[in-house]
Amino acid sequence: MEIPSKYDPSGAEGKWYKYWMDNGFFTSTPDEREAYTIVIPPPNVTGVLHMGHMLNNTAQDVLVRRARMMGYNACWVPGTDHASIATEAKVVAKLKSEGIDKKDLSREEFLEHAWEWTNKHGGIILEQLKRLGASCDWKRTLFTMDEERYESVIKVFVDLYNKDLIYRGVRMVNWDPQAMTAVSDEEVIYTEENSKLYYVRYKIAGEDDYVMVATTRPETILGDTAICASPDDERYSHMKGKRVIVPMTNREVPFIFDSYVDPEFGTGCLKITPAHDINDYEIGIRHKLDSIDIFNDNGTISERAGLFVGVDRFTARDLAEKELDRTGALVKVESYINKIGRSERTNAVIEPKLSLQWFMKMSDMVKPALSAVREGTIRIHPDKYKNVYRHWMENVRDWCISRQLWWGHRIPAYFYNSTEFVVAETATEALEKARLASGNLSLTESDLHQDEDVLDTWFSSWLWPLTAFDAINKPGNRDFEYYYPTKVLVTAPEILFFWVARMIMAGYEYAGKEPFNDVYLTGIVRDKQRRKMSKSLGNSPDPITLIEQYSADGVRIGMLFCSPAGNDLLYDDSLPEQGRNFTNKIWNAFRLIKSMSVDDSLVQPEASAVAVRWMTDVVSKTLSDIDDNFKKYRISDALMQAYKLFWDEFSGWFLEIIKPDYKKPIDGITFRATLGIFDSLLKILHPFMPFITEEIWHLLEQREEGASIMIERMPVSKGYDAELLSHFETTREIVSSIRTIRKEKNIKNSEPLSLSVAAKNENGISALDPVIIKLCNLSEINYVDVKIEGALSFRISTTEYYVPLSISVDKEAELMKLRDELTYTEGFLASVMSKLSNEKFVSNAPAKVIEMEKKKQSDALAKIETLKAGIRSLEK
RNA sequence: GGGCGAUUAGCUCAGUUGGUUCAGAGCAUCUGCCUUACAAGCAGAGGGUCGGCGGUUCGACCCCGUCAUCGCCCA
Repeated sequence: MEIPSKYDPSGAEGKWYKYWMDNGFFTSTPDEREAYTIVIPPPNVTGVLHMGHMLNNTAQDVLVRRARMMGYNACWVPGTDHASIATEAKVVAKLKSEGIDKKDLSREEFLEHAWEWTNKHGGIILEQLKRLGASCDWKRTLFTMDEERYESVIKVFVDLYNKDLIYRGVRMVNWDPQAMTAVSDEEVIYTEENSKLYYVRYKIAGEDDYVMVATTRPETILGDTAICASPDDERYSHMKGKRVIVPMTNREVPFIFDSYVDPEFGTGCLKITPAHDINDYEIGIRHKLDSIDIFNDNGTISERAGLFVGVDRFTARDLAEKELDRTGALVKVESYINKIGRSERTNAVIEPKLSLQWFMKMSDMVKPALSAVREGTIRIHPDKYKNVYRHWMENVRDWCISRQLWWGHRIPAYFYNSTEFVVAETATEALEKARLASGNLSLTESDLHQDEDVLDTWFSSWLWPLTAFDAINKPGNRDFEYYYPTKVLVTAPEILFFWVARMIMAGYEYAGKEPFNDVYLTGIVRDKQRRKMSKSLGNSPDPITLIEQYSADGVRIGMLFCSPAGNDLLYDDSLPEQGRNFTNKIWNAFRLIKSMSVDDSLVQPEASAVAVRWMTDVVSKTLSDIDDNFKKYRISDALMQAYKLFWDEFSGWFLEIIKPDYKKPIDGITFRATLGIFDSLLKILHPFMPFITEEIWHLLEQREEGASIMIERMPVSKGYDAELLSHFETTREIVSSIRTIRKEKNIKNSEPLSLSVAAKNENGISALDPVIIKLCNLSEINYVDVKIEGALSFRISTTEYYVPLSISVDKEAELMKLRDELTYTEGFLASVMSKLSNEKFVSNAPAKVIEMEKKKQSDALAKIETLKAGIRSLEK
C-alpha cells in the first residue's frame, strides 16, 4: 500500500469522531471505577466558537482523554447557558430589524421569539466543539434553562429566601440605561476617559457670598440636596449651620461636614446628590438628606428634576452648562480625565441609581469558600491567583441578583398588593402563602402578580456542578453521589469571582462539599500586539477555518504549546503551523515503519539492541516526567516533553539507529520492539492529538471492530537505567563531534572513518559503540593508550578522541583550538581553586558541594594535561 | 489612591529548599544540505551584565530593601 507523504486530516477527523460516537466511548455511567468528572464552562447558547473556547476546551479534552486512558471513569458534561443580557439583546435587535418593538410584545410573546432564536442558533457551538475532537458525554448535554435546571434555580432561590439569605432592598445599583437593567459590579468596566470639570458657585442663603464646587456632572445639580466640606477644612468652618442656594432650581439646601470629602480635590467643597452617586448616597444616609432621583430608567431627565425634562442625560449636561453660564453660576471649565464605568454588554455609561433589587447576602456564604482555598481543599493553578481570590472574598459585597429582563429565570416572588409579596416555587403554593400572609382567603391566582424581573445568569451557572447531576431536585441521587465533586474546573481568571467563587459557595451550601478540587486557569487569547481578540477588532481567526487549514490536532497542540496556566496566549498562525508540522512528522515516522520489510532470519544488530533498551528507558523516564507535569497542571510542559520525545529522541535518534540500509529488510526483534515503542508514543500523544493517533493506530495493525486507542490504557513508567541514559548523552556528543569534523573537512558521510579513544575500554560506554559506528559510518572504534599523531581530536569530559584522516591536518588550526580550550579550562580551574582555597567556603558549604568542587578540580587538571600533551605533540 | 503579580535570548516562557561546567526550552534568525520517512525536513551556529541600584552570604536569576516599567483587581 502506497502511503502519501503528507497526512490528510480531513477524512480522518470526521471518520473517527463518528466512530467514537457510534461506539459510545464518550458516554459514562457510574460503575466501580473512580470517576473523573469535568463540567464544561457553559458557553452562550447562541454563541459561536472563538479562540478562547478552543484553548479552554482543548485543555479539558486533554485532561479527560488522559484520565480515561488511565482507567478512570471519565465524564465530561457539556452544556450551554442562556446568557440573559446578551441573548435578550440579540433577540431585541433581531425583532427591531423586523420592525417589532419589544415594548409592543407581551412577556409570553417575547419569550416565544427568544426560544425560537435559541432553538435556531443554539447548539452551534457544541457542534463546533466536536470538530475540535471534544470527548464530551453528549447524552448529558445541559442548558441552564432546560426543565431540571430551571426548577433547580427556582428551588434554590426560594430556599435562600427562606433562610433569609436573599432580600429585597433599595440599593445603589449600576444601571444600564440602554439595556434598562441593573448590572452587577463585575459587569461594569471602568476606563479613563476625557471629560470636563465644571466649577460652579452656589450662593450662600441670606448673604452675598458664594461657595464654589467642582463637578464632572453639572446636570445632577438638579438633584443636589446638600453641599459638603471636610470638617477639618478651615476654609469652610464659617459655613457651619448655613444654607446654600442650588443654581438653576433655586432650592435651599444645608451645608454639611463629612470626613469623606478630600480637601485637596477641586475646591474642597462637594455637592451631594444622594440619588446618583454611591458616595453621596452614603453621606446622604449619614446626614439624613433628601434624595431626588432626576433620571428616568432610559437615562432621560425625569419630572422630579423640574428642568430639561425628557432630555437625554448627556444633552442635559450641555444644557446645564449653558444655563449655569447664563445665570453666572459657572466660573470655569477645565478638561479632566476620570474613570467612567461602562456596561460590559452595551457599552453604555453606567448610571448609579437607587433601585429596588434582589440581593443575596454574601458574608456567611463566603466563609467555607474562603477556607477551602486557603487550606488547599481547592487548589488554584497557577497558585498566584490564590491571593487575588482571597482578597476578593474578604471584601465581598452583597450580590445583586435581579435583572430587568425577560429572558431568564423569573423571580418566584408573587405580589398580592403593590408592596407585599410571598416567595414560592409555584403560583399555587404562592396563593396559599399569600392567603395566609394577607389573611384574605378569597385571594385567587389572578390577584397575584409575579415579579417581572429575572435572575442574573450567574445565579443559574453558580449551581452548574450541582445541577449537572440534578442534585437540587434529587439530592443524593446516584449520578450525583458518583460524579461529585468534579475533579477540575478549567476556566479563565476573569471569571474567578463571578463564577468560580460562587460555585464553591453553592457547593458548600447545597452539597456540603467543594464542587471541584482543582481550578485550572487558562489565559486570555490575544493577538500578537497583545490585544484581546474581539469581533469588533476583527483580529480573531475563525476556529473552524483554522481546523480546516491546520487540522484539529495541529490547532489543539498549537494552542497548548505556548500557554502555561494563567498566562495569556499570544496567538499567531505559526502556532497551529507548528502543530501541523508535528502531525506530519508523526505521519512520516509511521510511513517509515510501515514501509519496513521484516526478515525474521536476520540477527538483531548490536546497535539496534542497545537502541531499543535505551529508547524504552527514555519512554519510561518521560512518562514519569509527564505524569509529574500533569499532577502540577503544567499541560504545556507535558506536551513539550511528549513532543520532544517523539521528534528528537524517537525520530531523530532511535529511528536513525535502527533504520536498515536502503531496500534492506529489518530483523524481527527490532521491528516488533519498534512497533511496541511506537504504540506507546501514540498513546502518550493521544490526549493531545486524538485524530492522527487513532488513524495511525488503526493503520499500524489490523484492529478488531470497536477497538480504539482512546480506550486503551496509557503506558506506565517502569523505571529506567539512569546510567544508560547518561552514557547515551555522551554518545550523542561523540556523534555530534564527528559530524562536525565531517562537515568542517567536507568528508562525505559515505566515506567511512575510524575513531580512536584514548581511554580504557570502559564498560557501559562501549556498549553504545555500535550506535556510534552506525550513525557516523565508522569502520571501527579502538581504544588506545597513546596519542594518535596527525589525527583530528576532540575531548568530551576527560576523554580524548582521535579521528585519523588521510588528508593532511591543518596544524595551526588544531593548535588554535587546543589553546583556546586550554585557556578556558585553566580559567575554569582558577575559579574552582579560588573557592576551594577560601576557608569560609570550605567551612560553611555542605560536604556534597565541596565534593563536587573537588571533582571539578581533578577533572580540570586531567583535561589540562591532555590538552597540553596534544599541544606538545602538534608543536613538534 | 489601595492591593496583588510580573520584569530571564528577537518572541513566548521554564528555572522547584541559594551551590552540579547553570543561565535553559520551543519558536524565530543565520549557515550548510532536495542524504533512499519527512524541505511541513536534516546537520550546525549565533544570541542574555537574569529591569536598575544597594544589602545579606563563602556563594544570589533565586533572599531583603529601594527605584523604574508593565499587567490585573479594587476604590
